[in-house]
Amino acid sequence: MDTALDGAIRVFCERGYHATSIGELTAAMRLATGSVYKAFRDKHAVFLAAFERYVAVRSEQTRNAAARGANGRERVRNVLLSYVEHSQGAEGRRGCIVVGSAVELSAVDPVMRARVTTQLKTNESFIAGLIRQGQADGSIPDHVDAHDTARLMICMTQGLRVVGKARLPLDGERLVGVAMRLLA
Amino acid sequence: MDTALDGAIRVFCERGYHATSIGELTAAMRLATGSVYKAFRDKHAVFLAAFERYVAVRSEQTRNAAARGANGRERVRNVLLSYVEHSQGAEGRRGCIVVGSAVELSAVDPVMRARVTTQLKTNESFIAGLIRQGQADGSIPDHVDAHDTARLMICMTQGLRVVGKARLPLDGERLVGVAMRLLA
DNA sequence: TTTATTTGGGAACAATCATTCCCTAATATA
DNA sequence: TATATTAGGGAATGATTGTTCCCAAATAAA
Repeated sequence: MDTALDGAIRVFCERGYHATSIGELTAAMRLATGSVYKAFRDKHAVFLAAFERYVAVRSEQTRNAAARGANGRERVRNVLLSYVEHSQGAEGRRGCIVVGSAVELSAVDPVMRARVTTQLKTNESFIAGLIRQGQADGSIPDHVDAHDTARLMICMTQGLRVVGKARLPLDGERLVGVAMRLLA
Repeated sequence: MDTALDGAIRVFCERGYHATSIGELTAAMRLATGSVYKAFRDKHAVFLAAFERYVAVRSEQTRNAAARGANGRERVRNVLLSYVEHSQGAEGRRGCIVVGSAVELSAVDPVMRARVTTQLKTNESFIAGLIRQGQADGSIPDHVDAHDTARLMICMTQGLRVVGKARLPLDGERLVGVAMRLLA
């Protein structure tokens, strides 16, 4: 099941929801049409399942990146660096299903819009928490506003996925180096 | 022609390329099917024309916002504020056709991908120029890297459109206040 | 006024879409 | 072993897609 969903994630990220036909979807999932419709109610249900698996996998990757930091400041830095890396190269060209859903579906699909906003808020809270950790351990000055800075960083990360999908080269060290000035 | 394209822009921004049927497109343009196909070769040509008009209109708005600043620093600030405003409310929910094209089409449509990258680079150069103006007039310190900071700001602005489309509230003064720390 | 030429409109078209139906093979149950 | 039950596959289906074709009205040219 997870391997089939990974195929769905791949094609949905790359082509989006509407441009992905059932034929392309079943090919990516290595299943026949009937098998997909036996496991899922319709195309939308496949997309939702792929979205949830994508979010789960990426969340764990981000949390792992954060955990490799010695203090709050380093954890924020690692999270941002991780985002730049994932926004580059083959994975960057493939794209992020959260960004894709926000752009392609949030105007017409209330279900997906709710998932997107939930995920954005979750990520924002995670970063805000890391900033507060840094303020507690002394690695981030107290005058930094955790909430506003986290929201701006979420904009940065989502924008990274847009720019990465357009295949502009991204230098992680340089970009994150600049971004860390927000925590000075 | 421009009023018809404005209708096309509205519906393409909101629903994207693939989810917009010819019926919805002609309704938004207030033209019949045959009339649209008399003026444009196909749907893709309508999209391209809408994209180019959108970019022209938005570029002028951004340049006007910049012109209202007294020095480089204020011009950057005004541009960022303008982006936040346009990412909010009804226009924010409608979305940006550049972001939409990057996310929905850049993987499968080389023509649109080229337009997107060109526009991103143009915007980046514009901001980098404003930063250099600020360094020349003394409103921005010299140690700021114009190129890297501009690229990060482009990520921010593109991300603002993603977050705004997902309908998260954006406080311009607060967000831009934080972002201006990049020029400290 | 009469005749071209353009502009706008909508029905008809083939292709593609998501979905359903039914068949086969494999596994589990009795 | 015989029988349900499940999992997987692919052809058939109806709806929707983008596109073309042809008609009517209006404007320009004669």
